[in-house]
Amino acid sequence: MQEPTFLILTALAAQPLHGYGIIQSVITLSEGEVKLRPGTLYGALDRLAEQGLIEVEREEAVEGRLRRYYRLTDDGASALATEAERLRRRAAAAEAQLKDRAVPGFGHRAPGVA
Amino acid sequence: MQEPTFLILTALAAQPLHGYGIIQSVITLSEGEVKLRPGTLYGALDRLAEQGLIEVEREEAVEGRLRRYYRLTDDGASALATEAERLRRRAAAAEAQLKDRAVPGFGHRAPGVA
DNA sequence: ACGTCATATAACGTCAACCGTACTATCCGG
DNA sequence: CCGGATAGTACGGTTGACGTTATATGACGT
Repeated sequence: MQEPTFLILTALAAQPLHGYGIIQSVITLSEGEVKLRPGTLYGALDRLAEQGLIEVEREEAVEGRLRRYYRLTDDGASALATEAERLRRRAAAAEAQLKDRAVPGFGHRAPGVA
Repeated sequence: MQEPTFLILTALAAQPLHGYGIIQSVITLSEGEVKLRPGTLYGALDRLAEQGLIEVEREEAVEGRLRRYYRLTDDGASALATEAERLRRRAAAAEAQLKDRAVPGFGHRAPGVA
C-alpha cells in the first residue's frame, strides 16, 4: 500500500468525508507534506471501493454540486490497522539497523559486544 | 519510497552486502513477509546508486561468480532515517484516527470529551 | 460585468516502480 | 545426473500515482 492510499484510509478512519474533504484532511494529517491531486484521489477512491475497504455512505447535492461521502468499512479499518502496525515495525527495524551502522575508523565487532 | 526500496536500504544500514545477501537480509528484517525477486532488487539497486543513496563498495570474484557489494552512503543513511521517522508518524496518525472511529450505536461527540 | 479563487468531480495520458519469469553459470549433495 | 542454493542479467507486464485538463457553481474582488 502506497502513501497516498494509506493517508486516504487514515482520513476516513475518524469519520466519513467527501473527496475534497479528504484532500484537506490529508494535508493536516501529513503536516502539509502530502497534497493529493484529483487524479490520485479519485483513482484511489475507485480502487479502494472496488476492494471493499471503503464505501459510499451517501450522496448529497449542495448548491448544485454533488458531494459523495465515503466511509471506511470494517475491512478497511482492519487493513489500515494492519498496515500501521507494519509501518511501525519497518521503522523500528530501520532504526535498529542504523544504530549498528559501522562507524568509520572504529574497529568493528559483533553488534552489542563490548 | 516503496517498501522493497526501504528494506534494501535497511539491510545495507548495518553493513555492506552483495545482492543475494540483501535478499536474505530482507527476509529476516521483514520477518519473512518480503522476498525480493531479482527484477525488483537489481532494478532498485541501480536506481538507488543513481540517486547516490548507495554505492558499490567492491567487487569480489568468488569461485567464478561475481559478488558486488553495496554500501549505504551518508546520504542514504539520512534518507533512511528520514523515511523511518516518516513511517512512525504515519502509523501514529492512523492509529490516532482509528481511535476516534465512530462507534456504531454510540452518540458521537468531539473526541476526548466526556 | 468580468476574472479569479475555492469547492467538487471526471477523464484523460504518462511514468516510475515493482513483479514474474526466464536465462546464464557454478558448486554441492543425493 | 539432477535438483537446489548461490549470484547476477534481461525483459515484458501491470499497477498505482502523477500531472493536466475539463466541467460546474458560488463567493469575492475590481
